[in-house]
Amino acid sequence: MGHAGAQDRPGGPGGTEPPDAPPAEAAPADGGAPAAGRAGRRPATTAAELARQALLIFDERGFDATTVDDIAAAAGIGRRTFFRYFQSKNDVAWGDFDAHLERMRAALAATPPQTPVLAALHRAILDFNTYPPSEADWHRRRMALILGTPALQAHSTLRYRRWREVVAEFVAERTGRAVTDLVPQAVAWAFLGVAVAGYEQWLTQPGAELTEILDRSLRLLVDGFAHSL
Amino acid sequence: MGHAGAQDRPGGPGGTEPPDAPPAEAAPADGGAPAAGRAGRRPATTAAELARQALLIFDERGFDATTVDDIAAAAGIGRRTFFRYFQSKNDVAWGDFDAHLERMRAALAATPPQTPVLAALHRAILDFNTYPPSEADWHRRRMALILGTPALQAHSTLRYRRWREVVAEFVAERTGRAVTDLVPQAVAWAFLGVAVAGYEQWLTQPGAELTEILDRSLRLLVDGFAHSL
DNA sequence: GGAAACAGTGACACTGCGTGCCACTAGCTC
DNA sequence: GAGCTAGTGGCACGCAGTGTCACTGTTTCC
Repeated sequence: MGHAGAQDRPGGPGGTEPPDAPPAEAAPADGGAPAAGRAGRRPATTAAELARQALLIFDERGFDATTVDDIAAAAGIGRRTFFRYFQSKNDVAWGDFDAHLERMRAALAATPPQTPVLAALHRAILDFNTYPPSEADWHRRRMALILGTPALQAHSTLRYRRWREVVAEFVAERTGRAVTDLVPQAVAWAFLGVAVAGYEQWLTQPGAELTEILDRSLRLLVDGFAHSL
Repeated sequence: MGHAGAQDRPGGPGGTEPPDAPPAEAAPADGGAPAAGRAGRRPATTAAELARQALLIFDERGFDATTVDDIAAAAGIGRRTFFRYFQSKNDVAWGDFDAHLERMRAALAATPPQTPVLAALHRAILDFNTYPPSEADWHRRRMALILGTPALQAHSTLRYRRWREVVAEFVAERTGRAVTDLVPQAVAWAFLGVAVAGYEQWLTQPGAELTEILDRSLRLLVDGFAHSL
């Protein structure tokens, strides 16, 4: 659940910057973006920029009423090229979720072994969904789109799979079970469930703080539902 | 999760109306023209029969490699007619899930008020997924298809929504909360999660009993995960 | 400087899902 | 029979996603 929109850029620094700043000569050795140096034609845009454009149109016109042609045209690329940046129209709403997910995996792996498993997950999921204020509004709009569009709701199941894998692998590793065992899988499914429930709750409350609601939702699971009923 | 394949027959009124006695032919097997009774042309087939045919082809050729034309042709109807029985190719895999779901709602509503909420859910979900041996094999194949096909996995999220509603409504009613509150929603999501985890586990174990694995999975949640870690 | 290698682009054609439209068919009642 | 009614299916359309292939811009090597 949740992720920043940041992605690596080919021609310049990453983040939320305009598409192509340096047309002639790419900035030498900027950060880690390996723009110049490689052979071949430079990409016309970036996945992050494409996702940004698409989200704007989705907001304006609705997901279903927006065609891939619309997005491609707005980004100044061909329709065929769009599908080289994203596997499907659905995927564009998520941006680069996997990269963000890697950070959660790393955070979990770095948890001290004596930390209880459930507490570690609780902590990691909250961190995973903590965003700087500058991205908060962006993130909210993205999640409102995803959780409010049936086609995206359905598709999100596939994106959540890797999220569950990360959780299940952690539980398996810490409790000496196989990843495919019932317990790690059930824990992963249950955490995903309460996280989504928290997100949905958050979206119904305009001014609310995501992490706060998420914290409440996760605690229901960690403490046991019986404790709250 | 889970449901029988039974559906209303064409000769009789649909949905919750009183069933009609099929005089001539009632066998869901192929061939026979269905029973009469009302004005207008008789349906060419039934949703249940169509689903049965489709599942056979999916088993043989795979979901993605099967086109709607294939299914329609096998059932002896036109492609356009197929979409009057099912909204999408995805839906055909589920058959009439909603009718089965109504029984779970009724079972929950009939639970004695003094029964603890979690115990009532535990019981109802197990009952909901208990099938007579004659349907067991059929059910397993259906669920293997659904949980093993990405397109259906994604789509199932939309079918699970009503399932979650039933659970959330029960929790809300019994605990004096609104259905939209965090607690009923989180409980519904969490139960769905562990139920799916149980199903997935069941499918990896050829000879296993569904209710038994489901029972273990649900208990993880009811007793609290901390209890098992 | 020029050729070759290379990465990325976009036009075109094709399959398949889902939908609106509409004429047609088959049952019933009067 | 006529008229009503419910269901059928052909046709055309829009749109997602994919394979193919010629083209374009960039670096590297001679």
